[in-house]
Amino acid sequence: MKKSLPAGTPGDAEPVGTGTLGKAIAVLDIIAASPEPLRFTDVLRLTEQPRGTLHRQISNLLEEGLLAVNRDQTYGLGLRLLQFASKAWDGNQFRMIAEPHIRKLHEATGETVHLGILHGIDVVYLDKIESRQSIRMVSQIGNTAPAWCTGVGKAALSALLDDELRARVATIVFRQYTPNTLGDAQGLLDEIATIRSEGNAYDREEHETGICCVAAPVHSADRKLIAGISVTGPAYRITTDVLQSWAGITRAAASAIMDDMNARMGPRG
Amino acid sequence: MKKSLPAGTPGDAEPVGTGTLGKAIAVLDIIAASPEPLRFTDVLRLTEQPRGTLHRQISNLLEEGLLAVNRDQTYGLGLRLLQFASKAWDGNQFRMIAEPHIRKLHEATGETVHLGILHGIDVVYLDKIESRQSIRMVSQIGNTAPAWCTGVGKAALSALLDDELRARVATIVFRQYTPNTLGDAQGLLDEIATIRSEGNAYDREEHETGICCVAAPVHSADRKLIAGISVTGPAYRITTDVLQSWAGITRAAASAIMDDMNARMGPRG
DNA sequence: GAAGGAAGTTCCATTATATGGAACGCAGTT
DNA sequence: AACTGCGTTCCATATAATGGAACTTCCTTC
Repeated sequence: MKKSLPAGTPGDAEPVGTGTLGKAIAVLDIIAASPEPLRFTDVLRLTEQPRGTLHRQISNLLEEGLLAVNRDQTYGLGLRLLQFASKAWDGNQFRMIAEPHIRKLHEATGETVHLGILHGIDVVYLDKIESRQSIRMVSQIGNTAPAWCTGVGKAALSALLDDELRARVATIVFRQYTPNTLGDAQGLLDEIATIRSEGNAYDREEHETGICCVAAPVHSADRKLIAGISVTGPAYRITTDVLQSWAGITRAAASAIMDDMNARMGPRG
Repeated sequence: MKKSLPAGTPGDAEPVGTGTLGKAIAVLDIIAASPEPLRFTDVLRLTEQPRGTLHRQISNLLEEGLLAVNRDQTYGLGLRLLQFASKAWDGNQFRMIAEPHIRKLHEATGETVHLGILHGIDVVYLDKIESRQSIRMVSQIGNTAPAWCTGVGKAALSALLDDELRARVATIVFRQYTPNTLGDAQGLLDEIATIRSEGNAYDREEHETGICCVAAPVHSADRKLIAGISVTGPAYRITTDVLQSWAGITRAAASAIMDDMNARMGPRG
């Protein structure tokens, strides 16, 4: 039993940012989360911190380029974040290992393929391959979606050990995105049982109407990294049968990724 | 020993990260800058901080998801950075205003169009439109390049007021990327004078052999935002004549962006 | 298989840093 | 002119970061 640094496994909700850094990031979060630009006072209301404190925090964030001033009084996320993200993506070993496999999967199906990592109860999209590349790439990669109503997310959840799974599912606040969205924890757990036995997860227009997909779980040997891949298409064109016909190659691609991980990242990985 | 400097006074170079946040970001920077994964001790050597201190800093960064552990002992940038970047891009007002214009420019020329912002003496690419979208998008957006040997960068520099320009140019460490790369400050200042009078900057294989472009400066009315746009193509196909034939529409697109900024961001912008 | 060393982790008194209440400056409003 | 809302600055105090040293593993060497 070696104690280690708190791994990036956020299953428990942090009270708010702990420590100076945490508080700073909390401010970033608030600004990131807002659909429209916030002025100083808006942020102040949302943080409930003393004015002086917030002002200095924002000052620091500005100095570091993590935050930027749009016009006088409104804040947006800074360029520095783009730079970091660019490098984060470039240097991501997992993504690099997975890429050839999801590319092959795309070539086999002709449809959009996603690679997503489980982060708490959300899925963060790490890569995406589609034919008609219509620019929106950046806004898609790094995007977050609820794990329990997406194919990649449900596949990933199914790779968790039971204790961990239950703990995380318990924190989900269910919400109806479409008529097909799963409504409660039991429904989700049942479906995950099915996914475990079949090896594939499906999204049947549960997150977005008209969009469905077939997915398969990917995880490292030690299950510190939990992810999933999926083949997505429009429901009018991709019938359930077609989706099921891709289940095998999707699982195969997932397996191939895991094999590569074990080979290239060391047996412990 | 360490004296805290009056914060909020732009112009003085930071010794290294100031304040807790700055130090944390400095660690992120070190990890981001490294071409290959670093272990704890590697970072320790690069920061020259006490082990205990660094350990806690990394600890905090991990907790916030800004850093991730690849395998035992090696660190990489965390997923959270991708999430933030995704939102930074989505919410960037400037990018949104510029997008339709650079898209039109792309349609008119059929070549790759870039939008970049000047950040110190670097250009950060904020958008890119190309026909044959070959996936690498994320790694391009957020990318940084030296301003003095790229079209967008030189165009942007030309929009600086003289004092500011000279100050920034003085900090450049010139380096030969290709046989055509400008070699010193005077050469750069001379070229910028030309750019100012003509309204266009050119990159004649100065950063990468075989790649050339024509660019034009973009800036807000108060010059707090300095940027540039460019049309780029392979030298074997895009001759100097062709490039020059695009100078006009490139300038026009830049103007249109500036007009839009003034209209949509308020006259003060 | 014991000794030595290197890498990572924890502890805690000291010190530097962040905090936040209050006061100030500056708009636009009444 | 007085008022109100917003952003900024100041500074004594509280808090969190610091860093030296001790402590674990784990790996290498003899």
